[in-house]
Amino acid sequence: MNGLSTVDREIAERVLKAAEQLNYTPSAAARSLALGRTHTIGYIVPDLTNPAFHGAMRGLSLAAAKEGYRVLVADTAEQVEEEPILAVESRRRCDALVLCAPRMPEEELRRLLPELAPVVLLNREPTDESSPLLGIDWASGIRDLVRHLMGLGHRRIAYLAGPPISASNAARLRGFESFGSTIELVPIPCGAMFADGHAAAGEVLDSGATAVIAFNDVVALGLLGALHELGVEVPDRLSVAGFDDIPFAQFTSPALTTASVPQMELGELAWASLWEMLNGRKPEQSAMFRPRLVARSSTGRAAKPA
Amino acid sequence: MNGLSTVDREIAERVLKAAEQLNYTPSAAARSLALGRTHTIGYIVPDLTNPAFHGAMRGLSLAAAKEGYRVLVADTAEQVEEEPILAVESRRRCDALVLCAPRMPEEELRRLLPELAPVVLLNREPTDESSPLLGIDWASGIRDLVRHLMGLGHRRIAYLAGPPISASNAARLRGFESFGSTIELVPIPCGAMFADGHAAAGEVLDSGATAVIAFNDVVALGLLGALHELGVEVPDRLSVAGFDDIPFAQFTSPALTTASVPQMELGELAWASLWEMLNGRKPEQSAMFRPRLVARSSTGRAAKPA
DNA sequence: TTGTAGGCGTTATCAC
DNA sequence: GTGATAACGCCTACAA
Repeated sequence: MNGLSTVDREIAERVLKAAEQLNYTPSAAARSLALGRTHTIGYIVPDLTNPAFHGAMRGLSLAAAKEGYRVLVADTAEQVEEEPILAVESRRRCDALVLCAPRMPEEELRRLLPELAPVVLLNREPTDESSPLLGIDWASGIRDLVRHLMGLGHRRIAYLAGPPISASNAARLRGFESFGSTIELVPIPCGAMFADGHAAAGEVLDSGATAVIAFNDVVALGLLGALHELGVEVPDRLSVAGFDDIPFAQFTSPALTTASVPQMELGELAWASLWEMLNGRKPEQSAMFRPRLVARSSTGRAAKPA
Repeated sequence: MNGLSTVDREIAERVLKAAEQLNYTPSAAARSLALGRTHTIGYIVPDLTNPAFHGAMRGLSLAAAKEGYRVLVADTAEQVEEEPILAVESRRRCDALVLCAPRMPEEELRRLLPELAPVVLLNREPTDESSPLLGIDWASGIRDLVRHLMGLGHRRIAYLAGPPISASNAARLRGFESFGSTIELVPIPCGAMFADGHAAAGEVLDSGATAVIAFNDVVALGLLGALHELGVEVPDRLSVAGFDDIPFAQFTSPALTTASVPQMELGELAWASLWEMLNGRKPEQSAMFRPRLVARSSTGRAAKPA
């Protein structure tokens, strides 16, 4: 028998050799059935195109691989109504789930959770306690960025807002709140995509702000492109900051100041949680990653008022 | 019984209702064993961080989902020696494979193929006929770019080469060959990453070329960043072109001229091939996608010789 | 130390 | 049309 046991040396070798010759491979399906474990975990995301999910996926995939687990990805293609179905369906063939469904109504999620467990939730507000929750402390990241800008003498700061439904947008706004009237915040409805940032350049310039924080790096890069086309000097006339620290951010010109989010670590931690649960232990209830401020050259001293 | 059969209306309904109440869910493992089909396909890539694989993955995942198939990803983390093991291991739990292993020796691949079938190969040179092969016609893309540049009056063209082992780099070089001495090609050893392109700026300027084609968009963007820092006007003093048409390419400033590669379609086609094979049919032996030239503003008329 | 029976949850076959 | 039964391939436990 393959594996570790108390068998006669010689016979074991003979079996192994025979197996080799017939190139026998144990059937995964059969052992799944017998063992009750598929050695697979599901990773459910709303949109595989979003670079934000790639880092976590890689972290998850690599960490899980070390323990012999594979990851099954499911892209819900932004179809919120498909999410529950997909999640349940995925859970059926997996031992556990990493669920990223930022737009699923709280109530529905609550109802689903028992059926999906063990599961770790990504990027949700911490309301339910039954499943561990991993997320980014967006508010903290925003605070770091604002403090950085204030240190450079900025007072009137524009914010290119993300999708209004997005929980992470709300969290970012909360980050601004703590500054009260120390700063003049100018929120500008925008979006989460490159094109959104690109289109918002005019409004940003009209706002009279000396600095702008974008919803994320992608939006910031869109804005940067538009500003370049308009001949607006960054950071001399306007400071620009992003959020996420996507790989491109450090190579744009000027390099983007941003709040760095450790996506891969998030994936790794998700696995760590699942692994605990798979072994019957209780994982840490939740963890919020604090983004790290990365000051680059897209932010500088506030321009003198014209 | 669940499904479609010839059962009494009333009794079927009763069963369905009971199932609903007990919220019964058929065990995927058990049906895999009984049916001999896991309804899962494996996607094996050397590096999940590479944006090039995301498009194909999404295409694959969405297309497969329509037929009720899921995709299991495996990241070999650039460990060439791990690839065969991972591939076999993956194949065991999947009905079929999409294998992207551009660096695996031909001989080894040949030996592995029977064990992995049905499988479709991504981005390999077409040498073996036993498995369908999907790829990009890099040479054609290069030819389009060169013709584009020649039309703008460029004659001395630098090429920022990718990794020397890379088959796709060899293919690109072949694209240049057909122009013979109509152009003066200046190959510059570089790489496949942002930093590589960034570092190559000096050499490009020294080369006396009026235009440069980068191994891919990422490299081109690295170069663009460095040129910006050096105060080199693009395209006025130097035209720059990339390869791939990654999402960022259209939003850089200047927007990047490139050869557009339909990654998502590639994934979709991979699924189409697998689906044929899973149904016992013979799929098209191979398909080479012709990149589409996308002329943007990073390329312009050749500068007058200094 | 080695063999053997029973079960994991479905599906498929074949009498009824 | 409907119900019983034998696989599917592996694992575990118990008996030899």
